[in-house]
Amino acid sequence: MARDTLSNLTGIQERRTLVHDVLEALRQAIWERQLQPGIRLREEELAEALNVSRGPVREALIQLEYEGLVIREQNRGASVARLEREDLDEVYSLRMALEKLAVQLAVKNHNDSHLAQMQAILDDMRSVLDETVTVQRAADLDVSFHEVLIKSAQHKRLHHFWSTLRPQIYIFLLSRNVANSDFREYMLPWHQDILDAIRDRNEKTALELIETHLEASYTRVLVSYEEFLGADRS
Amino acid sequence: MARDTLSNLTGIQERRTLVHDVLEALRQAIWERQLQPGIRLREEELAEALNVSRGPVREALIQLEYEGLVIREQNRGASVARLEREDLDEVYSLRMALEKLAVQLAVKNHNDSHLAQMQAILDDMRSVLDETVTVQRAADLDVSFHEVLIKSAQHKRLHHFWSTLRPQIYIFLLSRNVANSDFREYMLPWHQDILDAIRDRNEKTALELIETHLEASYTRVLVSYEEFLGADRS
DNA sequence: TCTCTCAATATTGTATACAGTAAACAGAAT
DNA sequence: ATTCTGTTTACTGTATACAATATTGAGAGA
Repeated sequence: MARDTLSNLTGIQERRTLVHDVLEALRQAIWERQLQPGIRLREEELAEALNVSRGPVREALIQLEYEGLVIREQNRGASVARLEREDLDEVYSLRMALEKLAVQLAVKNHNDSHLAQMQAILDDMRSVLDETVTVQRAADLDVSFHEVLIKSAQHKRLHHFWSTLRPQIYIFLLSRNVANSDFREYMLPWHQDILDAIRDRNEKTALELIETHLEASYTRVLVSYEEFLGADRS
Repeated sequence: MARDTLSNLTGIQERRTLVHDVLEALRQAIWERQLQPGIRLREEELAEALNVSRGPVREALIQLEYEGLVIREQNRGASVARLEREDLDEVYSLRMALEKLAVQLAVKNHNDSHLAQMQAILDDMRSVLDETVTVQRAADLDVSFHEVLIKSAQHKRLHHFWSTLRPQIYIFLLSRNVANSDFREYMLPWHQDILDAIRDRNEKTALELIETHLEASYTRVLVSYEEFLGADRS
């Protein structure tokens, strides 16, 4: 497939490979449940559908396996992962361990740019919470705040690990009911408090806050995701 | 390359792909410093040397990038990672976060098989410490104990993350001076104490022990690895 | 009717061939 | 000498073709 050379005129945008494109397409399709859990992902079929060869598709599937969105079996191919309740538990317990470390480091290592980025996201949350919010938008904002938080720890491997978890976190967040009033009520202040504690370099408070926040988040998501799984089976 | 069908007669061994073989060969070569940090890893060159095609080599390089042993750059190929002091810090801080979680879960989720496996490794340590121990042997025993510890947490994603870190941990452990008397003195009791605390389901003690153990391990490795890096530059 | 064997088929694993990119170099212009 | 520019070259990115494997289903035998 020829790369679109004209697109480079429009901006500074990084030159990307087909693997990136395939990855985005597949993640999106899985998030939107066009590709449902359990469905087989035949390399050739995907390659045809996306107008690329099997190579890039294969590499994308390998990456998606790392991200937990796809299961691959020897000589048997790939399929969309079924994320059960235990998977939610695993993702959240790992997330907790990683973000606790992140917060500890962020308190020491953050710079002004990080603080500004986090504040900008909080402002977006504020401006958006008055109107109707889609789950996607809410999940985007939520995830991006935590992404910057992780980055501000300045720990390459930590960031890499967390990024691997991110697509699954996103899936779980998409099951939330954003119309729920206490979601709208807590979303902003929780994150604001965490940011403040980091800005103030108050490690103890920041740690307590991230712990409370993630535990609460887990509890909420658990309810909505189990509902979601139940509805799915009917 | 034709698969060696005879090898399947010898045992129950899992049918493996070429990617596995390439991975093992490359990891080994990096551990043994036949492939030194910074050296370029050309896909075709490796393919020829290992008698396979570029495909499996390419997939192995992707995996090795995940494991932190290799750096890959767009259109510029792969090279053996240079692990500096900061990388040691990152690996150990992440390791600490993961193993603390592992210990907490292991206390609750371990079964008799895990305990037996860990005890067996400790027995190996005991029998070996009297004689002369190679660094490799010491690192193998050390890593395998922690591997079983992680497994006994019964947390798939945690195990997967830790496994990703393992090859790097191994590299750092290979720099230790095993002739050092306090290494020989502490190696066994540390691990024995941790195992005992897990067997007794004493979470608090187990947590304190793993923390102390990993911190001490970090301090030792830091000294030997910096020495090692220094000698390397001269 | 059930189970077993064996071929047919579908799909991944692997190899090879081609296209595109970026570093390296040579020669021209200043 | 030095910087610029075009060309070469060496490699990765991508496509296609072939080999090996696992599943499926049909037919034979019990």
